[in-house]
This record gives sequence, C-alpha cells and structure tokens, in this order.
Amino acid sequence: MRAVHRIPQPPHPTESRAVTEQNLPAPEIAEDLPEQMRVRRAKRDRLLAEGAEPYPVGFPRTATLAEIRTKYAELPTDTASGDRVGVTGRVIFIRNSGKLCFATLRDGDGAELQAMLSRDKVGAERLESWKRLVDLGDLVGVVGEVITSRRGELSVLADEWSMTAKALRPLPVAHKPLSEETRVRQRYVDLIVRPQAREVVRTRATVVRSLRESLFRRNFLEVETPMLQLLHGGASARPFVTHSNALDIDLYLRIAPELFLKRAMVGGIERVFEINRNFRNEGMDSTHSPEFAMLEAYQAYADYRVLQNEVRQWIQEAAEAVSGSHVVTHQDGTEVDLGGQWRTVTLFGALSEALGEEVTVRTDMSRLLQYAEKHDLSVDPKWSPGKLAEELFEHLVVPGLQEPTFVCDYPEATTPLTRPHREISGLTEKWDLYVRGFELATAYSELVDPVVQRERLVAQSLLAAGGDAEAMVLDEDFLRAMEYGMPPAGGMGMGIDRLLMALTGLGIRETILFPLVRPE
RNA sequence: GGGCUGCUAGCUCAAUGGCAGAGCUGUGGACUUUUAAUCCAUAGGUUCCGGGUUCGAGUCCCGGGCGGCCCA
Repeated sequence: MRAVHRIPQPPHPTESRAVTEQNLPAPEIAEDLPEQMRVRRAKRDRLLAEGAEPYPVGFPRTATLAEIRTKYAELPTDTASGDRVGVTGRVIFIRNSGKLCFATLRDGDGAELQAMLSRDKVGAERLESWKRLVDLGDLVGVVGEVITSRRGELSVLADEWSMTAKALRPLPVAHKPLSEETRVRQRYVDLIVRPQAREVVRTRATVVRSLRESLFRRNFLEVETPMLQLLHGGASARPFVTHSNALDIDLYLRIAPELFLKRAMVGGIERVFEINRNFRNEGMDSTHSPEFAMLEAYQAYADYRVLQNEVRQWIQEAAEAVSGSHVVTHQDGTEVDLGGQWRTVTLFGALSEALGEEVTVRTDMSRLLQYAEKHDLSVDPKWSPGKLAEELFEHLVVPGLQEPTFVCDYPEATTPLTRPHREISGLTEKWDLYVRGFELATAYSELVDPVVQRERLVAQSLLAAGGDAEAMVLDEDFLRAMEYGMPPAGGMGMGIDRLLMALTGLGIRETILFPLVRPE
C-alpha cells in the first residue's frame, strides 16, 4: 500500500513579515512555559497562519540519506548531478547566512546529509520562511538536486522545503553529554543526540536475531509460555503480584518460564526455547533490572556438557553477528576475544585454588566457617554447608572471572531442580558461565524423576510456607506433567541484557531501551 | 539497608555566607559555500521541595524527593 504523492507546493505567503512575538497570535498555551518553548509554539502557529502544515500527513521521500551518500559517494567537488530527490530528516546543525543557508539533516539510519537553500533557487520568501521557522530539532523535508558544495560536501540544493514535524522542545546541546539520568528517563532525547545510544538498539536487535537463528538452525522451536501465572515457581526469586478481576484471584508475573517449557518437553517438543521477559521483585543495580529478557532452552537427550558446547557457539555466533568476528570491541575501546574453547573449572576446584587448601562438598561446616571469618564474609546462620561454599566462591572467585569461564558442579543444597551428579554424590550437574565478573548463563542436566522432583518441591514449598519469599510453592500440575514422563534433557538460561553487557561493555540500564525508573 | 556524594537558565556547568554567572541554545540584526559557521546586540532563574540559623542562605543546619559511587 503506497500513497501517491505530489511534490508539495507550499503556499506562498502574500507578504513576508518578520515573525516576532509582537505580531504573532497569542499562544493559547500556558504563559509560564520557558521562552524557547513559547517561541517554538509561536512558530507552529505561524506555519498554520501561512497555510502550511506543521505536522503534514507525509512527505514524498524518494531516497534515504544513506542511499544518497552511497550513490553519490564519488561526485566530485562543486558538481551538480542533475538528479532531483526528496529527502527528509531532523535538523541537527543549522548555518544560516543572508542568501544561502545550510542545514545538516539526519534520518532514521543515523546517516547525515547537508541541505542547502539559496535565494536563487527557493526564492526570497521561502528562504526567509526557512530562517524564521526552522529550528534545531525540527523534522523537515527538502526537494532538490543532489550536488556537492565548493567545500566538497554532498548536499541537496533545495527547490522547495517543508516542515514534516515541528519540534516544540529545544534539543539539548549536541556536543556535551546528557546527564546519565536524563539519558535513561528521556531515552528518546538520548537517541536523538547520541549515536551510541542508537547503536545499542541496533546491536541488541542483532544479538536477539542471531540467537533465534542459532536456535532455529539447530531445530529448536520457539514458544511463548504464560507470563501471568497462578503459582510462583521455576527459580528462586521474589515475584510481582497482580490481580485478575475476572477470576478474582491474585496472579504472579513469572520469574522464569522453566516449569512451562518442561511441560512442553513432556508433550514432545524436544527442542524448545523462549526469549521473553521475566520479572523479579528485587533490588535494582548495575547488573539487575526488575524486568529482564531471558533466553531459556531445553534439549531432549542432551545434558549440561552438550549445552556447554552449544551455548558457547550461540554466544560466539552472536559476537560474529555484532562485530564480524569472535573479537568484540567494548564501548571503552577494549577488545575482548570470545573465540575458541573457554576455560572450564569446577566450583570446588576453583574455590580450593582461591583458598589455597582443598575444599570439597564433604568439607564440614566448621572449616567453612573458618574460611568465611578469615575472608570477612558475613554468614547467615540458616545457610547449609553447600550454600556457604557457594557464597565463598562468589565472594572469592567470581570477581576474578573476567574471561569466559564455565563453573561446573554445584552443591545439591542450592540447586533443587537439578539432576544429581552422575559420579560425585552431593553435587549436581549444573554450570554457570561467568564473563567480566558476572553470571551470564546457566545450564543443568535436568532433574526429570517425578518422585525426586516432588520431594524437592515439597521441601521448597515448606520453606515458602515458613516465610521464605523466594522459595517456590508446590505446583501440582507441573508434577502431574512430570509424572507422564519428560525425556532426559539439558536446560539452559541466559540473560539477554547481560549478553549485551558482555558484548558491549555497557551497564544494564544502557542495554535496556526504556528501563524502569523511579517516577520523577 | 549503611557510608560518601550530586541536584543552579532549554542543555552542560561556574559562583569565600554578601548584586546568581559562562558556553551552547533562543531572540533582533549582518553575511551566497558553511561544517559545533562567523560578527554585533540581547533575553532567559520557584538555585529539587519544606523548615531552621543569620542583618543576609545557591552556599550552613534539620527533614523530605530524585540521581550517582562504594559497601552489605
């Protein structure tokens, strides 16, 4: 469906009048607006008074700025191409002089192109109108010939111009960085003035698409499972609670899709994944957002070792999609090589190395407590030895895990939904992948024995009943599904925001387009 | 949750307890090859909010709001 456009012929005002506040119609808007906003509203009124639309229905664009840049890349200095085009863009710089005006336009790709308006071409009145009514930040359309200026700048020399959307608010200074708070609260402004902000949006889209393609190539099916859940489960985290008026019951925003993806596995979807949002009602900091995107995938007849290889490849393929190789460049300029095989350690092996003494899943609580004291780790008396070992690991080892590292074999006590280790009792078949000191992904050999599963979930639900807000409640329907038989499987989860952090070196609020912020 | 710290013009930032300022932006003017154009002139303020101390508070004190950094 494509509208047929004529080149618009903006009406010529019968007289050329200076636009000042004195002779403008009184703005109907509140008088207490800052001067610059009053002026822009007045210019909008003035456009209407001249019979021009400040917000027309469209503009006959014949080429994007990027297309023109490509097509006329070789046009020599001070040359007219003879080709007439219609272009649009936001005015990001403006240089007006008496009879010749320059403006730099930028359009959706981030490509920039100069527009030139000379009195000879557009006429005195249209030039005057341009100078009086066009501000930095306005969206304009220009019809004219593609030329190069005497300085060699590729330009469109206008026969005509028109407003395509008048900006009523002034743009921030383009050459000074916006405060971090404004960047997050008014991302639309950040996107206008900071090319890097636009780049992140594209990078994120590239990464998500790459992940989907990686999984499609391996015959995974993408599904969407409930975000509104009757019961809270699938991970350890505090949920958001909401309410259904129709059912008159409280519902939970999901903290993980796991229990539904496993139901799908029971039903015969042997390779299944979902990329979508999870919600956790917990703290917000530089690596945690209350809503975050996650990839979760399950593969029948695979285990955590198979997934180790798979996940590494998916991430490497994403790196390649972003940067063309396994070496990604962070926004501070450092290069990070995600290629090759990645280091694999065991949790207790890495912990032993950090402590300088052999520690295993059998090491008793009193010795672990000594280590905790020695390293100033405050201990919660409710912790099991396994939990304490994991806390020691996070405290002593994780900050040093800058290169991608798989950490394998976690204590059973901390991983209730994971299959027991096939060789070492007390451990489970789980790995966490760390990069730059944070957890990027995790995977398990899934626990599929419905009897053991029930024992573990009952224990969890007792914790929940005892007041542990992070513990899961008993999901009888999930257990019923498991009793029909789920194939042996490996399962994994990876934070999309964190993958972006790993690939770009950004903080989580920079990787999320519109992160949650406290109300102003 | 604790410690430190910031909030001033549209934006980025100055201002010993003593007239609230600069650059960019805006406005008026000059300029037909500019590139963050240049030149002349000029406007613009609830100093986050509420109390207090003081002859006098952007500045000091107390409380609150919204950020940032570090720690838990």
